[in-house]
Amino acid sequence: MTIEVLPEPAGLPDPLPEPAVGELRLETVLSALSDPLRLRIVRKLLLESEDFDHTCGWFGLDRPKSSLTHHFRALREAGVTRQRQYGLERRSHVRVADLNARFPGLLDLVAAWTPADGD
Amino acid sequence: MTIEVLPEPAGLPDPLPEPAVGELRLETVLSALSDPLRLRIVRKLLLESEDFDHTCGWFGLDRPKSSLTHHFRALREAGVTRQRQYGLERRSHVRVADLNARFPGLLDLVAAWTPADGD
DNA sequence: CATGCAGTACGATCGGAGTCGTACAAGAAG
DNA sequence: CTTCTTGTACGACTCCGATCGTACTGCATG
Repeated sequence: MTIEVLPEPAGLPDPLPEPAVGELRLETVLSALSDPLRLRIVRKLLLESEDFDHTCGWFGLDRPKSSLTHHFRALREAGVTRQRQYGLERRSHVRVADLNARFPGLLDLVAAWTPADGD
Repeated sequence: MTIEVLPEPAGLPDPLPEPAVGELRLETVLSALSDPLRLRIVRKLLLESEDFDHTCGWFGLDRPKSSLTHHFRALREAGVTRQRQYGLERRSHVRVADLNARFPGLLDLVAAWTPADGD
């Protein structure tokens, strides 16, 4: 155990590359959210995350790892989630404040969403 | 001129096939709205339609007719717009009440949207 | 160092969506 | 009837995204 440099006030690692708040585009965000699996990811984060970041494994998604990488990157690059590297884990949370500022009401729709059978 | 059967109280033609309110799916609607051209169509209808139905031509979109057919059908089949046949014209309007009932706040986001340069 | 684990990178495949040209259908108007 | 107009139908092309297997990187732990 070594003493670590603290890159942020709370000692968090830097976020992975993501669009700034002003760069968020509605069409890009809607496209990211138009996939049922990603909708499920975001909804679970909104309803059950309890303000923690979570790894891919936490979601219990029955997909190969390479598929999950694809979807989590899609969400991050659209600006829906933020990802940080904690050791060998990459944890995600929804950018609630940013999204509510730019697209008020959108996350409420996601939280209220119910998956179709099979999703 | 023959005496016509009136299919609706106001004497409007029947709507073209579309999903019922209860069949509207968030992921389908978001997918339909994730295209900049369709976002432009819906936004223009919301801001400038003055409660009238409008033909493809009214939008002044610089695309071939077959492309417009494609996008207007995508909007209708997702449940975003309703289309009726008036003679040889096919006019569209946004299903405001249905969408507000199922996805409150969504149309506000579309109305507030601003196209990127080039859209 | 050796092993195990989280996740990425790369590349292949596949299907679906956007784009459009052309031909066609149907109502409107002369 | 002939012509014009609005829009569809069909098909081709292209591109992107979803899916996944395999190989790899990087950290952690014994």
